[in-house]
Amino acid sequence: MADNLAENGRKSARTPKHWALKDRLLAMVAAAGPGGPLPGERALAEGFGVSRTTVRKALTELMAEGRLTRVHGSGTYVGSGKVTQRLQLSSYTEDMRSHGLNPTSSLLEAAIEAAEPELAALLAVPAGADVLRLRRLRSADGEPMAIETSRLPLTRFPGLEARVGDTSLYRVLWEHYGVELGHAEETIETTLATPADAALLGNEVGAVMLRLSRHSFDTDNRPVEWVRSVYRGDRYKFVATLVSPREVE
Amino acid sequence: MADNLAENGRKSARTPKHWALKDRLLAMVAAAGPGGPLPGERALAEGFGVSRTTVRKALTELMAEGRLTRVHGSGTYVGSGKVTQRLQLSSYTEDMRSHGLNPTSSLLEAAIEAAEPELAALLAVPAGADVLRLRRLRSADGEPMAIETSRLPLTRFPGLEARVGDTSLYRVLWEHYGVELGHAEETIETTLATPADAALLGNEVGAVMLRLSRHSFDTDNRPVEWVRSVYRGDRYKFVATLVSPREVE
DNA sequence: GGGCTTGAGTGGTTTAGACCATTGCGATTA
DNA sequence: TAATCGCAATGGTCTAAACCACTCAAGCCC
Repeated sequence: MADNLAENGRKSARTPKHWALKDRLLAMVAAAGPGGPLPGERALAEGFGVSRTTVRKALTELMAEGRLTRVHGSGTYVGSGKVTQRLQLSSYTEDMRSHGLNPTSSLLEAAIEAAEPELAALLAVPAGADVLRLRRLRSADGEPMAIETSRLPLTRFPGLEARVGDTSLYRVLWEHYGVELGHAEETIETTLATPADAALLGNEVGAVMLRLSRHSFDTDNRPVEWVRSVYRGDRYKFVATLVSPREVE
Repeated sequence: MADNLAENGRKSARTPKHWALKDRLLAMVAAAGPGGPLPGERALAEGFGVSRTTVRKALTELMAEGRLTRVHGSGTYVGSGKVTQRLQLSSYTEDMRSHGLNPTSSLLEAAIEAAEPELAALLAVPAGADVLRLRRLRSADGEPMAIETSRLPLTRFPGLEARVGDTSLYRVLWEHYGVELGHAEETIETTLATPADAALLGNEVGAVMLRLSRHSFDTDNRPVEWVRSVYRGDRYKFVATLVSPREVE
């Protein structure tokens, strides 16, 4: 009872049908060129002799990899690759311009809240102290890029809520409070798009996202802000420069 | 024809059923406690009055978020949260130990290949030059953590292929070639698990992964290695420390 | 012409069900 | 006793089909 079935067993990498489909779809992607259209899902299913469900699974994966864009009601198109975003303390606006992109930022929400214990610890204020919460939608060349929620201690920056306008937040901190950023701890992980994320970023619910959390300190090592942002995982990647600690172990 | 339907329209965030299900499942997760079992998918479907497909979609999302673990043939269990990994130039082994984890590393492959033009440029060698390719499976406390593929120019490190053993690669570079790492450019993005990834990391094909690409340079700014690693997105997150450039714009 | 309606076509969500692959335990057997 | 077998339960993959939500252009009406 073990004569044929040569390629079986061995705990080797089984390849589901939807994964194999991706190779064939990538050929169509290459043929269509950037921005080009792909056939409809029903046509693909029939053409490849699989169910539409399987086609959709393959398309969803290619989308998560940034190779495709799906537009509800319209069609599926070849994606435009990922944009590299540098992890640094400099201003968002400056950074984008250096990539030749036109950055915009719209303030979705500005509210004062009482600090939860955890947040209070991060900002070095007593629990329940006033904290300014800012929620922004950042875009590049008109396309939504990230949702950013920052929180700053109002006890340290009294009146800041009235000064949040078009100018850079960091500029305001420097000019009105004499605060300059020294360093930050930035955490990166994956998440999935919530319905709110999806609505703002033109995404699908459950799409793969990159979540960045930044804890910024001034030059005196006092916490300045706590920021959490979500970026579309299919459109952005991040690069950081690491420097050697003087000791080599 | 517009009298009721109060909450409709407005392009607001529609919430699919599978997303709403997650909240109810999270309650069960909290009740079960870390490592605790959840009911089977068929039981969940019947209990919540939805199809098994919808249950699976919700479970898959919770899994991508690191809140659940599914074991084929056995059941679904509460996950154990994400481990933080620091982005730095120091040795992998050292870094893991500082987290109280017991790191191991198994060499999957060591081969000499001719550099593709792109790789040759990254390593500053002529196209077609000999390059050492090392593929390792890194684990922490016995659990597979990442697959790491590094490439080093053999023209600069002649005989390196014979010295790849149990000792740290960086130690070999220092002791035999006098090379010390100065800085690196590290890129982070999302990917999906290939069948090969899934087999090695005990994952599912198509699971969300974090891909890191590291381009390391020595203290003379000459390229030393090009590394690409994939980590399970449901189990790891990364943290980097950013320092201020002296100029504030 | 300018605005509106309508409908065909597209992707998005959900269902019910079949079958496969793996696990793990209980019963059987040597 | 110890190993093996068999089977039931679990998660994994795939199908077929229905219906919803959105887009866009053709056609209609004013």
